[in-house]
This record gives sequence, C-alpha cells and structure tokens, in this order.
Amino acid sequence: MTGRPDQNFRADFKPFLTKMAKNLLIVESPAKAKTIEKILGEDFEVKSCYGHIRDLEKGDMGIDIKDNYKPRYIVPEDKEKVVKELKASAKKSGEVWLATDEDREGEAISWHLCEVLGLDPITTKRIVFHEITKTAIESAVSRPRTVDMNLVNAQQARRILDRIVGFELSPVLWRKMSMKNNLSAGRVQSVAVRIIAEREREINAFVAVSAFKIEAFFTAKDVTGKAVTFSAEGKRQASAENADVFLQSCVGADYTVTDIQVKPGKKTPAAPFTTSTLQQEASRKLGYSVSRTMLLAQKLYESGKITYMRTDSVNLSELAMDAASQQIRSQYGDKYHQARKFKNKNESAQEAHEAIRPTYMDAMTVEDSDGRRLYELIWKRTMASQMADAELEKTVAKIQISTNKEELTASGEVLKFDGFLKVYREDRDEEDSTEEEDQEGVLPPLAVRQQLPFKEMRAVERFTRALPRYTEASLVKKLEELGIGRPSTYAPTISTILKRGYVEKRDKEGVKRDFRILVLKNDKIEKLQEQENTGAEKSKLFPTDLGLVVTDFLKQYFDNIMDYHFTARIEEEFDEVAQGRMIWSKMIDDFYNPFKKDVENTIENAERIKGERELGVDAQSGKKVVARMGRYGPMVQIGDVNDEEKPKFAKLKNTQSIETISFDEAMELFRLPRNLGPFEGSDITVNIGRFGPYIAHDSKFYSLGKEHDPYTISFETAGPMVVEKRTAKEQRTIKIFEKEKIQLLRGPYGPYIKQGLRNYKLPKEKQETAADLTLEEVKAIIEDVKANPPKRVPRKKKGN
DNA sequence: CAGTGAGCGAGCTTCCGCTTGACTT
Repeated sequence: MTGRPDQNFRADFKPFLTKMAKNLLIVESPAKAKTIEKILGEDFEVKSCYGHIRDLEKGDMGIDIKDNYKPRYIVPEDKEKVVKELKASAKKSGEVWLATDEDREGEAISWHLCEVLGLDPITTKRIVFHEITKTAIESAVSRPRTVDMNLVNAQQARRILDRIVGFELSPVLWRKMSMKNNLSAGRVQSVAVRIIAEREREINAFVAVSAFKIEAFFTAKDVTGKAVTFSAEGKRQASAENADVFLQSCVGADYTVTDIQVKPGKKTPAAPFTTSTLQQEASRKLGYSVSRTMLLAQKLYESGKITYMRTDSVNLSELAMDAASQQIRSQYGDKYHQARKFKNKNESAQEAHEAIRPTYMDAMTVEDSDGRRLYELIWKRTMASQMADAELEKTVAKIQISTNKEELTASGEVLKFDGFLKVYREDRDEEDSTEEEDQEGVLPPLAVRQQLPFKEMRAVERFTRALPRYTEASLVKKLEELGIGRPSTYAPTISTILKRGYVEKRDKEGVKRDFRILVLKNDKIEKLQEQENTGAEKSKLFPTDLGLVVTDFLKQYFDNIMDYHFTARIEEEFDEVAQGRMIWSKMIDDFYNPFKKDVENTIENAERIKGERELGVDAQSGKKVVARMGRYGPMVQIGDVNDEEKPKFAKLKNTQSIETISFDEAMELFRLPRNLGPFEGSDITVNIGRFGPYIAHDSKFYSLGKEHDPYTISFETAGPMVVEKRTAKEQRTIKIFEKEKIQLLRGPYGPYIKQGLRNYKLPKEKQETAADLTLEEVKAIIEDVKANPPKRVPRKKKGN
C-alpha cells in the first residue's frame, strides 16, 4: 500500500467537506490540538479530550462480576465540563474524527468518545499518527480506519483486572493491619515496594569481604620526554598475610616490559530519550526527582520546545533525523554525523509517540531558566544519537617481575576520535559501574624489553560492596525492565508508595571503617592503617517497617500478584485479546476465580499483621522484649498485654527498623520521657509524641526539631530553647480572643485565623490591618470562609 | 497538635492509566 502524494490530498478531500460544517478532530492533549489545528487549517476544528473521559464507577467495584464482569462506566466529575464541550462541538460539526494515541489506552479513549458522543464505532473515522508533521497528519487523514474493538477489549480487561486487584486486595489490608491509615495494594505499587524491600534485605544480609589490591608505580618518559608516573596491577591477594608474602617476594626485583598489545575500541551513543531514560539521566546528571523532571518536561512540551514527554519509543521521525543531521554537520562537520535508527529493547513498549527530542534541533537552549538544564540534556542526547562512534585505542602492557613468577598489567586508553562524546556522555548507575573502569588513564609510550624504574608497590585492602539502594530513577528503570507500569505512571507510582508510607526517601550517613595498606618502598615494607567512609547514600528509597510487613504478608497470601513476572504474563493475555484470539471476560474469569479464593482464604485464616520479632528478656522484670507493628507504627514492648501489669511501650526512631534493631537499642528507647529538672518553677520534660520529639514545660509543648536528640539533650540546652520557642510563639500571635478560643496568627502564607483545629485565611484587603480586627469582624470572616470554602480537592461524588 | 498500643463498630479508605490545571497551612 503506498500513500498518496501529499499534494493530491486536499483535492481528494475537499468535495466531502464543502458547505458542510467544520469537521471535529479529537486528540488527547491540548498542546497537540493547537499544533494540529494549524496544520489542518480551516476545515477542521481540533479539540482535546484530556485523556480518559470515562472510568469505572467507584461503588461496588464498578463491575458486575456475576454479569460477565460487565463494567459500569461513568464520566467523572472533573471530566463533565470537557465532555459537555465535546458534545456541543460534535453536534455542530459535519463529521467527528478520532485521533487519540495509537495504543491500547488511546483506542479505548476513542471508543469511550463514541459511547459518550453518540457515535457509531463501526463507522466513525479513527486515525493515528506518530509525529505531528504536515505529511504524517495529512497522510493519516487520507487513510482513516475505524475503532479496533479487540484492542478496546484488551484495555477493558486491563482496567478491570487492575480494579479487581486493587479493590479486593486493599480491603484485606484494612482488615489485617492494625494501623488505621488508608493502606492500599495493587498490581504495580505492591511490586514496586517489593523491589525496595528485597534490596534492603539483601543489603542487611550482606557481609563485606576484603582482598588486597596490588598496585605498582613506575616512571617512564611521555611523548614530550617528561618523566611521568603510571601504575600497573597485579593479582589480588586474599589476605594481609598473602599480600605481605607477595610484597616480600618483590623486594629487590627488576621490572621489564614483556608484551604490549594495542587494540582499537569504540563507544556508541545511547538511543534518544524515553520517559524512563530521561528520568534516569536527569536524576544522575542534574539530581532531579522523577516528578520534577516530568513537571519541567511538561512545561517544555506545552511551550512547544520538545516533543511529547510520556513515551516509551526511541524512534526519531525522518524530519528530526534530517534536522539533527544538518545541525551536526554545520556545528561539528560531516565526519561527526552518522544517521542511526534505534530499536526498542523493551517488549512491552507500545510506541504511540516519538522519542523525547527538541522540536527544533537548531535551538540549543531555551529562555526558561527552570527547564533549561533539562532541555539542554535532551538536546545533547538527541544530537549524540545521530553522531559518529567515538574511537579509542586500548593499550595493555605486561610487566615481568624478576624475583617471582607473577606478572603486572598496565592498561591505558587513548581517545583517537571523540565523535558523539564531543556533546554527550551517558552516566551510569552505581550498581553498573566497576572500580577498574573508573580509572583507565593514559599510558606513556612503552617498548618491549624496556626496564622500568620502580617507585613503590602498594597492597590496599578493598572491600566488596553491597548493592546500592534504589533511587527513584533506578526504581523506574527496574520497573520498566519488568514491564511494570507505563511512562505516565512512573512518577505517580513513586508518589503513591511514599504517600502510603511503604517507602521513605532519605539520606544515610556512612560509617567509618579501617582498612590496611602495605607499602613496599626502598626494599622495605611498611604497614599502615587508614580510615574510609562507607555506606553513605543520598536521596535513596528505604522501605519502612510498614512496607516490609505488608510485602511479606502479600507475598505469603498472594504470591501470584506479587510475582515479578505477573504483569508480563497477563500482558501476553491482553495481547491475545487484542489479536481477537481470546475473549476478554473469559480471560478475567480465569484470573478471578483462583484470586477470589485467595482473598477469601486470607480473610478467614490469616492472622493480623504484626511483624513481631523477639529481642530478648528485660533483666529487671524478667519479661519478654519484642519489636512489632502497633496501631501507630513500629514499636518495642516489654511484657505482654495479658500480663497483670500493663506492658511498657516505646516508639522506634525513624532510622530504626523492627528487623534490625538490637536488644540494647530497644532498651535505650525506654529512657523516655526524661525529666530534666525545674526551670522557672516547673519541670522540663522531653518525650516523643505523635508529631515527633518535643519539650514540655509549664503545660506548653515545643517541637524539638531534627538537630536535637531527646535522649541526650541537656537541661542547659533545653532551658534557653524553652524561652526562645516561647517568644517565637508569642511573636506569631497577633491577637487572641480568649473566651471564644479564637487566635489571630501570622503564618508562612500571611495572617490567618485559628479556631480549634481549623484555620481560616484572611481576605486580601484585611491582611494589612489584621491587628485592628474586632471579634465581630473575625467571626464574620469565619462564617464567610465556611460558606465559600476554598476549592481544593474535588468534592466527593454523590451516590458512590 | 503532643501521654496512645484492646476491641467494638459506623463510615471511610483503595486500583492503573490517559490528560492538565488549581492552589497551597
């Protein structure tokens, strides 16, 4: 099938539009709509539906399980306005064209549009394009198809399965967990937490082993005749004793070059950005969180600077490849250009869009100061992807030791042609990099049989490293590898598991560790001990105790859902549905029956989730000490609730965990509350409460903040703190109406009224003169705000 | 805001995947 030449398109098309009202073309994104309207011109009105316009009702799962899993769809409240507008436009227009994205979700959106706008899916025109260019769009318009119901059914199966898993599993947690927060579980989020949980346990179980790295230093003349030092490595020695023996055996040795190998090498540029790789590189190079990257990318997209930012495709349009080629040739010269098409490694990719790239390759940067660094990263990556390989020369020299049979190896790397490295080099994650690769240097020119002047030889103790904890971006990478989640959900998934308290993002301080060095110099061996910092991590994802116990629970009772390959397996079945080889309701039925049994079995037989761990026996009372989950989080407990005497409880610190806390650390926690003694007539006490550590004095409470430890803070520190915090509190106060219990306070967003637990913002015109407000005026403002509450979260729907 | 930790039970929570804004205690 060959496409018509473009110039014929309008001629073909016109007759059918004449005198009729405009055509309505619907796309998903409003930014796209604007561009396309310009391209298509007068005959088309282009509107956007802002993604899905219908979803399953929330009540009773939104599915009639007994009626073949029949879905009950509704237009969510926040989509009512869009739907109303689309209906009005559709009414006025001659014909409606559906141009949603070319993937499973896009197809379903088209079908929902048919249902809502009263269009017949059998006849309504459905078109797709992967790039927003005149050619692509006009060629798409010249070859419309209709909605593919098999693909729609695959989406419905996906949607319904996710609803079933989420809405059946979450209530199981509500029943079995004593914590009252709104817990949740789902096909994607629960596996994401599992990944974090398992990494943590690997790290906890890890035992570092050391070996001695042998490194010899020599001098030689470089190309300019200047003497330079270079190093060569020997075989690692397993222990300090072995290292010592080896260094002894080298005393008084001569070192001779016996062999030199020179091999060419090359480096190839990475593919253009997808959502996932953009998130990874922005995290590694710019330190951005996944959500920050997406926010900035969205802005760049909306202002027309880059193509769509939620994509799993590495493909560049012809237009983009040409533009890159031109830019590279003019900026760096012809030899730096090499046209490349990249293939997606990921099987789950749906490739409805292009890769993320600049709209105009000749724009090297953008005005917007927030988005500039991200834009430049995208620009460089796109350029590099169309540039020549970098050419290297790797040299490996073997060095003989005259006094023993061992051999040393010196290796070096020289860049012969920089190629794409002129613009861009991809960073690596910690876990993929090795020590050796990091320190390939340049070797001076050497010759076989050359005698090398010896400086010294070192045996340095090196420890194996545990795998690093995940960053947001490396978690996204892992999820993508497993085919779990989509470009539009990576950032929200991370927010969800953080919000639910399954995972925390924080830093970990390193610990000091001694390591040994043996140095052979002037025929003498010196033994040194030095210190290094190890295990420090920044902005990493840590599982909480909640995350760990929930993961264990779900793994025990729902191993199928928690399996890393569950999504991949059901994706194969969705594909079968999409191909028309499987009925979607049958597929869901096969999944649901055993799953429902698991749910019922769990509700009936599973114990409450406690995650209890015995730590030892309290010497004083002779009672058992355990760590476990309580109603308000992880805690330690002395004694049993069935004992005559009430058990003692203490909350774990943020950095402690049920799994790793020691008996001594647990006992330490029972030192609170501490009484520091009298100050201005009443005792100062320190404790940890619902909102963290605090000082109590004269029946007032002051937060302790992070820099002070309630276990160690002294009376000398606490006294002045009370005074300081008390005055700060007073300064925050503008006015107090004692009897009515109304306070007028100054906050970070300006002055506000506080009555009981509720806050009321002052109207703008009253903010300046807040101190002059009378009780009546204040009461009026409260009533006013109550009557017109500030719109924040969309209100609850009726009937659900 | 601030000491809790058992159990009862009303009424509530919850999923994933498309899309942007509205708006900050």
